[in-house]
Amino acid sequence: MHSPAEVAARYKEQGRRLTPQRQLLFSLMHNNASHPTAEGLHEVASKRMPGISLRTVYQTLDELSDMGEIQLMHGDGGALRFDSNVDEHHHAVCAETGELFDVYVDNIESLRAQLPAGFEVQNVSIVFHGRLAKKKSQTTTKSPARPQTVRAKSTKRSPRRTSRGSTK
Amino acid sequence: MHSPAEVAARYKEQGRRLTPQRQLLFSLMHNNASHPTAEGLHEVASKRMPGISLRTVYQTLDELSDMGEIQLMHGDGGALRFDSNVDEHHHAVCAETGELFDVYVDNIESLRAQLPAGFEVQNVSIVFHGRLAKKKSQTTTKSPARPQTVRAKSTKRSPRRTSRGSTK
DNA sequence: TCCTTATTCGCACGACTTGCGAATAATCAC
DNA sequence: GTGATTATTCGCAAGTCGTGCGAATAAGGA
Ligand SMILES: [Mn+2]
Ligand SMILES: [Mn+2]
Ligand SMILES: [Zn+2]
Ligand SMILES: [Zn+2]
Repeated sequence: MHSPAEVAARYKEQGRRLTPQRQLLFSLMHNNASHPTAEGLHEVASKRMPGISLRTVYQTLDELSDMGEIQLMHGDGGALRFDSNVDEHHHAVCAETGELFDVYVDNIESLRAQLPAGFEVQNVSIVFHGRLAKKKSQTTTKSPARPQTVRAKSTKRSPRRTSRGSTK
Repeated sequence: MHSPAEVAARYKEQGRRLTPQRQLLFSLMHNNASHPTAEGLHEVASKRMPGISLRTVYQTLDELSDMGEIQLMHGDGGALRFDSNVDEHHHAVCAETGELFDVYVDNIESLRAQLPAGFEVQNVSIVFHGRLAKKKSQTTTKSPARPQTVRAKSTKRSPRRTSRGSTK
């Protein structure tokens, strides 16, 4: 999303009022890569502004979403998550922590998919499920991302068995 | 999922009892490509067995999931959906109807993704969002799927504006 | 400062799912 | 077939997450 100042400007342009609650939320969401839930954001906001209501957090996030400043993410069935990154990107989910990371994929068009006849694709969302290996804490250099080709560890699914026997 | 008879056999092997409710649900889920919700399945089941409870539908679907006979799908934030297809596959969602279609992708490994450093991918899920164009109803030939390369119509997102002006 | 009305925020409610336990019924031993 | 055992069903309560509602409050302009 845009900077708090820019978002504030857009708010004014639209006749919306600049409240302390909104300004706080603008700053908390700006450059926020944690994909927070409403409750999570509310907790953080409450430290700086005790008394701010969860309802207001929901409302402001909805406004930002309507304005295209943030994106909504449904996901694992848990709480809705808010994404301050509105660029075209995808996600990696750590199965252990539930953390979400942004992932950029540049060759989605190359996917060979057997789509239903007559289906017109508008956009594609990809989620990489996996684990973030424990850092060997060698070079403290924050190496956020690294280009690589996907290689699933094992496509092993649920514990199915080969039903053999009295199947008539 | 396996055939009702096979699932029934697996149930017995595990000391579970074969009730009419379960048997009905086995048959309703077998080869069911509609990715139904619990409520949807309950409605259908209620026609053949008036009185069957929604609670039992949830319970049985959970059992089938635990046994690896079906898969759970979270998704758009609405109700949980149950997938009788446990093969490795992906989905296409019609934005108009919400219908879900199975999609097979054979070259996921070719994706070039900038994953977080140290992230080990276990599996990837892809969702194609779009619309199912109205059939010209020419050949009634049910042509379920057709291989093709993905080509998004337009990556246009939310209605953002170029914040120009009083940005300090 | 005063007025207008957008905003905040608590509460109720809705959608979806799960916990709980009494009543019921499937399965087995005899 | 009869009876005992206990897994299962099912209604209801409760939990989670998000939204509708409206009175009290406060932003922003006159
Ligand atoms: Mn909205
Ligand atoms: Mn389960
Ligand atoms: Zn993101
Ligand atoms: Zn499917």
